[in-house]
Amino acid sequence: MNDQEPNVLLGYQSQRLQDLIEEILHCCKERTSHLSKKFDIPEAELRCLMLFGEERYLTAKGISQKLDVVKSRVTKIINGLIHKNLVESIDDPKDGRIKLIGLTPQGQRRSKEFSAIMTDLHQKLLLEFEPEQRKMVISCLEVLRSSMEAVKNQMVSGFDLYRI
Amino acid sequence: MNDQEPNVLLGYQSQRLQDLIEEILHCCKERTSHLSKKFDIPEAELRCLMLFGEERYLTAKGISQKLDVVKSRVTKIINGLIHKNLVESIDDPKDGRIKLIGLTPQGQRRSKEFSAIMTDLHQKLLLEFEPEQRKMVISCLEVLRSSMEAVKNQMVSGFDLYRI
DNA sequence: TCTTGATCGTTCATAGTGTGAAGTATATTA
DNA sequence: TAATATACTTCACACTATGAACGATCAAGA
Repeated sequence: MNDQEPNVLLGYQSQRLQDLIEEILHCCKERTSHLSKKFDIPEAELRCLMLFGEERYLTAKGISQKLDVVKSRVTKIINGLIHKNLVESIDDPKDGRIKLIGLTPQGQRRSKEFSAIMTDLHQKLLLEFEPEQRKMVISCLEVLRSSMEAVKNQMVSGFDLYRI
Repeated sequence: MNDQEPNVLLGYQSQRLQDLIEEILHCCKERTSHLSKKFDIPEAELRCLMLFGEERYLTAKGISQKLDVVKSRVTKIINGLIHKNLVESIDDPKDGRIKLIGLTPQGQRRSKEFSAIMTDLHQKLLLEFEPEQRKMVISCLEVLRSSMEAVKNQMVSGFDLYRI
């Protein structure tokens, strides 16, 4: 009895968790595509624009790693941004292979606008909670993220059990 | 003083929240593409396969709403699944316009396999927490989701403030 | 019955995301 | 100097997604 009950609960909870994650994912996706349309910039280019925090220049390779896409994809993204006059590419004076990608003044403006909106959005999100709750939500997400990492590693190593 | 301090905290917390959500998003994306590769089925088709819970048949329109994509997209997804012999389409006997999409035996097997993996994955995720924590995480996500909804509605109505 | 309009699904053009192989140009090093 | 490694580009391909135009079918009303 004390053996059956927890399993039922666990099953129920995991289903609930799955649904919740899916809903949150969907909400984030909507938000991203909404902003992309408002800004009239493709999502990937917007994401790229956000990488220049205080950095003066980034390289294609660095962008590729930060965005977690292959280099050829970065070429396309950068070309799009250059075309929109949001970034410019100059040759590295020390190494002819490397191109340094930097924000144009216009790009900096865009980038700041966008990050202001994102910050505002997440502040609004926090304000939906009581002040005491906020810390808890964040630490919850922190644990959730670590757990996801952990489970991912479990999966990647032991996934072959599920291979058909 | 008592006016400055909370704002700093809020700013810090909202940045943390933003980063966490991004990381979680990225983790979920990886998980999805990982499973799609393992199953050798495109993500959209996998998502579609999962819609048949206990339902015998779905219509293209219904799938379109559940997946939140336009109808023409559904046509493509269904064609892919038919090609893989995972679903089949029959004419509605009462209404010649409607096509009923149902899982083939193979499709049912695939669907069950996949949902078993998903359930298992989320159970593993829960097991990373202490039993007392689990309830809390879920209720946290519940509130987060509602808050996201709420903020989304705020944004959609008042977003023009940010228009350039 | 015959239009009119609505609904359902399809086709096609277009855009965006992303990969991977092959290639060019430039370092680095043996 | 020749082999190798690195940085980026080009190109072909596959997947995701939208929206307009279209044909077929249904549901009413004149």
